[in-house]
Amino acid sequence: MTTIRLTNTKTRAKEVFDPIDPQNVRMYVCGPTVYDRAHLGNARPVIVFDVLFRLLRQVYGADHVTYVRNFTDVDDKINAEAQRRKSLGDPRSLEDLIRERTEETIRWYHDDMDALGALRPTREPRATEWIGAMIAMIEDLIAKGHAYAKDGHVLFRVRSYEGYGKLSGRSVDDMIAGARVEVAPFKEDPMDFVLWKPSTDDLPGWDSPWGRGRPGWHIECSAMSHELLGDSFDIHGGGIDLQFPHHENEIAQSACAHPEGSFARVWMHNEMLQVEGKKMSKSLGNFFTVRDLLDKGIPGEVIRFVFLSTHYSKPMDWTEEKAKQAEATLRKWRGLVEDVEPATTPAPSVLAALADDLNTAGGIAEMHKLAGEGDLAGLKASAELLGLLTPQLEDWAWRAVTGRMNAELARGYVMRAQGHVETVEERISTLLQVRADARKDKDFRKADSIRDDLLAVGVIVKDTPDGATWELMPDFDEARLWGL
RNA sequence: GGCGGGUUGGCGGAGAGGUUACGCAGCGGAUUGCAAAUCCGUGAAGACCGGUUCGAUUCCGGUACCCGCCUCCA
Repeated sequence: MTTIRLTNTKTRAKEVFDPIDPQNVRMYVCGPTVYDRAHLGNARPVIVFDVLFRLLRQVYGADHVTYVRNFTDVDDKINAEAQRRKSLGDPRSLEDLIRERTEETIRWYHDDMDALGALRPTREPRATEWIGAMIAMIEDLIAKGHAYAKDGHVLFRVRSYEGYGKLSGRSVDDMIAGARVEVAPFKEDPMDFVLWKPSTDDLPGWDSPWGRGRPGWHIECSAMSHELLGDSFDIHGGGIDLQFPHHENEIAQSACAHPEGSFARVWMHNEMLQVEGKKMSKSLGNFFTVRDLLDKGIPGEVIRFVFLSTHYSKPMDWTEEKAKQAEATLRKWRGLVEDVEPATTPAPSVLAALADDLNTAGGIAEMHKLAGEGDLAGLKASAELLGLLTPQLEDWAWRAVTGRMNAELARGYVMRAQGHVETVEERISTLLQVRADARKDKDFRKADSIRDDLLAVGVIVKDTPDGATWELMPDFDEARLWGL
């Protein structure tokens, strides 16, 4: 069996991955807060852990991996958006508006991540479906002396957990010295964080032993991971920005509530995304969503390829140039493996790269070698392990790969003009026949002019010993083709 | 202030204490009416200063610069 090595943030070392139960390898990844479209940075953990999910399925079997990724649908920003709509005169109840907002956002999220070729996780729990589990966990923490209720709030007693700060390498005293912690009258200690907070009448809330309120963010993940994966599971993933405080707090809650378990054994964090060398932020004006890129015509597979070109543990810069290069490579590969039956297993070199702490960039390099060696079956099977060259993502390729494939798809494009029906394929063939005749007569000016005209509408013509072939470019303009 | 990441050839980007990364671009050649594509070949690196070593881009220490987290912005 392939040996997987993963860098464990908890130990800051690359370790051999040894699952608790190879029949059921369990992974939890922090999912999105569903208040708006996912921005490009949100896509990084999705893609990184999708590759890990695929790798684990490859090694342990598709039915032996459980991947849980939550939706945080209790959040002030969601409430704010719903209240905004309410204030604009929407007659529906706040609860309805909130539900509409989260449903809509989850739909968007699925659409966008599907477009990036990410597999759906095994389970996608929503925080609002597990409020009971959260309340039970909070009660348990209070009973064990790790939490206390005060003025409708429940706080976690950070000083009661000696391991606090271990994951992120911080000491509680240093953090206090940093003086960025919120001091509130209901806190015993400034470091204590909220497990439950009261809701006012104009906010969503659930009845609890501490009054009507809502859970804190951190308890959501602790409760849902415990319900779905148990006291101990294998991998917990997320962005490095979540390491503190979110993951630190999760560990504190789970370790104190379930001391008999080990919670997550391996912690993995992906580094951040940057745009042209800067953090993506609304204030810098370089903020954009996955959907923005897709709408610009950048295929999801291209975005995915760019992400996989950089190791997950390093900051990744999104640039237009990278997208261009990725698209060229994918177009070439898609042309190569068209009609090729994938090998039954990925190439050992690619599998080895991924098994070595998810070295996706190394895997891509190995795939270039496979392409160079002509091992197309191996290339296709290996690409699928990375979620590339899959049928799910081929929608953009119809106008990008070989002329032959384009031709098949172009048959679907029919034009009615002057009382007859003509397809794109027929139209181009007609023009190329005229050009072929011109070349035969050595009228190269005319031949080149036809080629230039076709190029101008997005059709690339290539001469081969067997005659001319053509392919459609992404900027193919059907309407203008009929004008030629 | 505390914690963490980065710095590799023109660009992107990996691994390995000593042996070609890889891709794109470039250059030379084959092919072509010309292109495109393809094929063959090829130059080019390791921020800076020390240390360990027979030998370091790879290990250790320091410096500089860039970036992020510490603010429920992944």
